[in-house]
Amino acid sequence: MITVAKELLGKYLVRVTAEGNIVARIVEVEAYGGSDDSASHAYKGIRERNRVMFGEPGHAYVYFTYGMHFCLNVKAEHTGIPGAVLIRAVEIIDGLELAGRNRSAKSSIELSNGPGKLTKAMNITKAHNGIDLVKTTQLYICKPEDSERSEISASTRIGIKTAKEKLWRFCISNEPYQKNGH
DNA sequence: GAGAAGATCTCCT
DNA sequence: GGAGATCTTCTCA
Repeated sequence: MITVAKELLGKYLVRVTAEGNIVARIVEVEAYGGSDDSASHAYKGIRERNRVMFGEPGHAYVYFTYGMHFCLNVKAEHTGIPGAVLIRAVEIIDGLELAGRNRSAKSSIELSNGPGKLTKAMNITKAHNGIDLVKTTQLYICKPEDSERSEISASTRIGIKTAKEKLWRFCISNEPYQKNGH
């Protein structure tokens, strides 16, 4: 799963809507495990909400939190094994104007440098929970053509109170997107 | 059935 | 820098 999280960095997340396409490069992710990770939704076992985390790899796990925010995860373990990668920040490559219409932000960076921000900018909702990010044409992940390996830095995860010792947050170095970055 | 907490964001001071 | 917003889900009685 850690490997998958690192591989997701630099990949393109493509959102296809009736109004146009939004292409974004993934620049920051966090890995969440299962029963061995007390910060994970899957820690206490399978629930109606988190059942995607136990499902097939490559599927989207979208959950609603704080009464107003959606967070986008990618299932990253084999079927039956809990484990997902939270997409924390993306860099909008294409469709900036469209994303800006969904969210008011001062800059392209502020448009998508947080889990709740990027889902709003890309119009990702609970309706996308459980979709296949490989086969679905509405929302999918693809490799960039120039897939040169970027410098990846690891750090502790943000916004959680337990399992802080795990360095499971990964971001591309030299990216200005890191909110609390070092 | 009721209460509390939460992988966050934005506004106000 | 700090606190409020807002609603889904889980836990406990």
